Amino acid sequence: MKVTFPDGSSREYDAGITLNQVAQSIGPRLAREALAAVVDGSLADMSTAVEDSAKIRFLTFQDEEGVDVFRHSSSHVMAQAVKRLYPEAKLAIGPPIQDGFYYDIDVEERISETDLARIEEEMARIVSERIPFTRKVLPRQEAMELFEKLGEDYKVELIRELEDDTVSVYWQGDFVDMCRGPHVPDTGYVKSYKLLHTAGAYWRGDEHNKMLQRLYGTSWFDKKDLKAYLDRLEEAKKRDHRKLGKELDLFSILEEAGPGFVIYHPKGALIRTILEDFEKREHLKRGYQIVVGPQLLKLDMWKKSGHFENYRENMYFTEVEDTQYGIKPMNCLSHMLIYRSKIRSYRDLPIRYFELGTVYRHEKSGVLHGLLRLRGFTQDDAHLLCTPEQLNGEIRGVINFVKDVMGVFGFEYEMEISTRPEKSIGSDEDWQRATEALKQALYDEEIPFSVNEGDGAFYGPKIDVILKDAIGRMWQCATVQCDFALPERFDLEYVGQDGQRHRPIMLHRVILGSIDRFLGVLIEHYAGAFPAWLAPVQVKILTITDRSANYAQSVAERLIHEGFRVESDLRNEKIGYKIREARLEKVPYMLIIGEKEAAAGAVAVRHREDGDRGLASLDRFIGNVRAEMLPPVLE
RNA sequence: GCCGGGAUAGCUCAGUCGGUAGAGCAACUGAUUCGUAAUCAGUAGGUCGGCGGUUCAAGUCCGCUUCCCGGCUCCA
Repeated sequence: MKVTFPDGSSREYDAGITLNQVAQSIGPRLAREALAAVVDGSLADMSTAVEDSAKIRFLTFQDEEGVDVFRHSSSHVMAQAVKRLYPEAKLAIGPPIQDGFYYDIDVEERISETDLARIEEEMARIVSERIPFTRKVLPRQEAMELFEKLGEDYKVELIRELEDDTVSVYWQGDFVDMCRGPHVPDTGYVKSYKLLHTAGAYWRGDEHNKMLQRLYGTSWFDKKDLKAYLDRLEEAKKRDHRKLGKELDLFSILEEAGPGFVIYHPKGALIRTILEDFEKREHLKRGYQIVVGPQLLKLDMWKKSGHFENYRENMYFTEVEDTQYGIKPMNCLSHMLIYRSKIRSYRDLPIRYFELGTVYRHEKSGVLHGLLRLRGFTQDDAHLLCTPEQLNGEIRGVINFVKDVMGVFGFEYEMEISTRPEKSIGSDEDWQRATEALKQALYDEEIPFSVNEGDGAFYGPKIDVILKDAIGRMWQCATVQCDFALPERFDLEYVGQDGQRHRPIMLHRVILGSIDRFLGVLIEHYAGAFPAWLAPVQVKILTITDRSANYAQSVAERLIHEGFRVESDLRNEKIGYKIREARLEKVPYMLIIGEKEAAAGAVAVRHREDGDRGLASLDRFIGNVRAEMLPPVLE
């Protein structure tokens, strides 16, 4: 029989040869590194015998599927260790995930993070035993009986729901798990792993179900890669915006003031203001009009919009003089009221209202997380009202706006479309049209996207933009939501060319999303070292001795006059100490001033990254850095 | 909201068996006038998250509670 490989080459083998033997015939390195294979499009274990001519692709840790197989096998090794230590533990599911794997386990005893070391030791034993993973295909009924006998209730439940007549199970010595596979040849492959933490997780992700104990781990083919990954985690920890926010004195979130509410200190408030000014300018340039709505609106308004019915549990309410009010969790209401304040013609459209709107949402206590998840935050929100003919162009305009702004910060991004959720308003037909409009805009812009079924807002489907930061982490910020329902509820109209009244379509959209969250993401993206235009202090003047203080002050005055943000350190401290402090504050430029500089009317320039840049006249320094000190202006 | 862990000086953290709290950095005072990542000495600083209980005695043990951290669910 003939086996064809991905490069198009082929070889002849006797029928019945195993994939492992095929790999060996090609080379010892492949035989060592192959984890599983794809045979005519389906995944298979290396021990699988090949009976007919086939196309074969071997999977190593270099392939995405290979990594998944490897991590999946790792989770089985962990599960086996857990069963040795906790024989009554019932296993739920144990899939591979980004950078690792987990297993959900139902066991009476609490497994703490210190127990993870014991489980790791047991895993080491299992790895050194090099136990083969053996696949068996059982009739459904037989598999059900097997797991019933073992008391594996969750597996039984899973099997019961399977459509197939047969179920594959994998044995590792005396440990058995129901599993589609494939797996690596034996447990000896899983040499480089670490268990990271424990967590609670609902069975099947449903908060009405029992909470299981989830054990998270990571595993890599190579020890080096494990080390690199653990270093990456350390790096992420160093960039944590909550830690940097405190160190750089940007903001605080205090128990006494209320959870989920940020208090911006001068430097944090300054960065926010710079971002907001940048946004206002860019919006005005793109034909948006800045508007401002009130923080509270009468409850009736929220009933009319559907927020009271669909979003109540996230809202704050208050009562004044026997009238009930809702504190705004979104900005759309005022914007619709402005639209409705006079008769609109098709000639007026599109209308784009922009508001840096501060909203309050009652988020569940367990979800709050620094600036990334707050109960009060400010959105760079806009509502675009347009005709059906304009819809495509408006969506594309927003997408391009997002593209331009993300370029400024150096983010790559992916896009995702979310469709109608269960709790929602509007007709199916409108949802269909809205979803199509979003898709069409992405096709037209040639932007690939994934689809997230049932994840839209209650009033319409949306495009979410997922950013990728400097160390590869993903964040959700921008979103565009297409809405036919609210214009209907608020009876928004325009007079068309035909003299008839028509319903406009509304787009809800944010670019940065929440300014607060975006700032948190930026802190982590830049590791606190903001580009000069965003840095709260752009230049720090450091004197060698107090004999240069007068000259240093004149330099500071000049720079402030030029519009730079400047601080001076005139203390009687050694220069090394002052540099160290300025570096910890991540100030982009340090100007070192001694008698030499004073005599020459110059400054010694030091950059936070490259260090000493040598002497320059003050004028030359100003000329060189002016451009990077100013906010970018987009085309 | 749920599961697990935690809260000690401004910050980072130690505190043994229950016996009335400690370090480094920061702050303050003094000395030092110094050339590219930490000068030296001294002083001050605490309702041990909050409330209650056990005890002769609680930072330490128990209960409740608030907030934080890691997840789950949810989300800008």
